[in-house]
Amino acid sequence: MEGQINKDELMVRDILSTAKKLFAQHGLKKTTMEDIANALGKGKSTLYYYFPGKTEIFEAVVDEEMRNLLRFTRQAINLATTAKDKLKAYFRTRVSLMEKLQNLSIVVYEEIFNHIGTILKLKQKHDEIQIDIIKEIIKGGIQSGEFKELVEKDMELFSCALVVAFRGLELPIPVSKMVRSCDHGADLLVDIMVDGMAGNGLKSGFGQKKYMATT
Amino acid sequence: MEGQINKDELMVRDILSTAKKLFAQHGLKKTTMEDIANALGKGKSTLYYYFPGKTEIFEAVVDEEMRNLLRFTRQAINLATTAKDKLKAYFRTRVSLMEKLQNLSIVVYEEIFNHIGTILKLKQKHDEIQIDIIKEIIKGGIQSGEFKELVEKDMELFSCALVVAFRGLELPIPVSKMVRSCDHGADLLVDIMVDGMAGNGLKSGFGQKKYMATT
DNA sequence: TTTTGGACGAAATTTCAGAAACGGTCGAAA
DNA sequence: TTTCGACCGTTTCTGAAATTTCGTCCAAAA
Repeated sequence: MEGQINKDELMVRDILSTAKKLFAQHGLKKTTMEDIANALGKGKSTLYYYFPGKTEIFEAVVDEEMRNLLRFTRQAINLATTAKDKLKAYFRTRVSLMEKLQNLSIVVYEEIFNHIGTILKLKQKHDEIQIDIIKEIIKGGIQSGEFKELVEKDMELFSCALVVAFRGLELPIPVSKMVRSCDHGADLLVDIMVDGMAGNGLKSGFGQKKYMATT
Repeated sequence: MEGQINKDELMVRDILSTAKKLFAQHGLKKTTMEDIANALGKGKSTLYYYFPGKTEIFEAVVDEEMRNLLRFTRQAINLATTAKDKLKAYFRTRVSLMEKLQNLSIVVYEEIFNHIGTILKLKQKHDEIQIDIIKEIIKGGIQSGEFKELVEKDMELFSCALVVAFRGLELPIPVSKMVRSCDHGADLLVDIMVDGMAGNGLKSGFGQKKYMATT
């Protein structure tokens, strides 16, 4: 029984990894089910025994990839101790992941931006996870007294904004090179986020006041 | 002489405004030069007397639109006094502009995301202007003692990051609704940016230290 | 029974020639 | 100087035939 389950999982992994290789090489459209089957040395219908269709294979590949990224991100976060460093770790890993994304074969890269709608839908679930991760970091910072208190609603809003802002980096544009090219950029942003831009001359408003949602 | 120049400019304005209307209605591709000429009650080749081609007309329309947006933004900024309020004004106007962008005819909206590369190239120049605007605000804040000092390079980096981040908002995705729907979101972000997240318990690092570029 | 391969049908994709539409030019006319 | 219709080369559309590709099915192997 267990042997079968293992064999099952092994086959699924095999399919996913070779599919991933082919997708990365030729893109989604130009990779046929037969290509995948041939690369595996198996028949085409074998694929359909393990997956309902091509779409599901692709989604599984993307999902796996995103889960990997999240795993890396969590690892990096756990290595940091203070909430500030956790934020830095988060941004650093995301930035370096963007870099890897830029190095994809041009075929795939262009495919992504043609079907940007589809991809974004796939990302949605993971975006929510990311929001939760950031919220956790902030909550931890607040509990330890490292951060000021924040209303739950504002924490949500702030985390959401950060995730959405990161989408700007994923677009192919010259200016953004500057930001994504160096870790220093990510660190600087976190420094500013945490310590603020306000000088010690005249405090620009309510220094001590907690942020409140104005319904 | 002046009458002729005026007539020239008048014609150019006429072309631009009717072209803008048609582009907004049917999109760039489905609006032909003949459509524009007919809407003007003129012959097609008349357009070529005033513009080198269709591309240039489109670019002129977009350029005008963006300059308008920048004018609004500058106006809002000038009404604010402190650097913090200027930042808030900047973000608020940008957010409300995004809302208007969402209300475009679906034809045009989809066209934008199909030719996202082209559009972004057109935006590039204006992005640089935006970066400069933000940099100016920050500089002003530093000079008045409202903000901490920042190395020129870091100011550039930070402004650039903000502009790029805003691109994330322009993508069509559910999560972002939250952020772009309310002014409170924009204000919250600026509050955090300026005053920081650090609580008064344990300062999370170098509180007084100026930010330095590491290289 | 579980797993595989190859034959098969349906649906989508590509191909390609001819037709239509479009951007852009030019010389004449107002 | 400004406008216009006729015209040219290219691109885009159309529709039908050919090919590819997804997904199913059943017989055979393990």
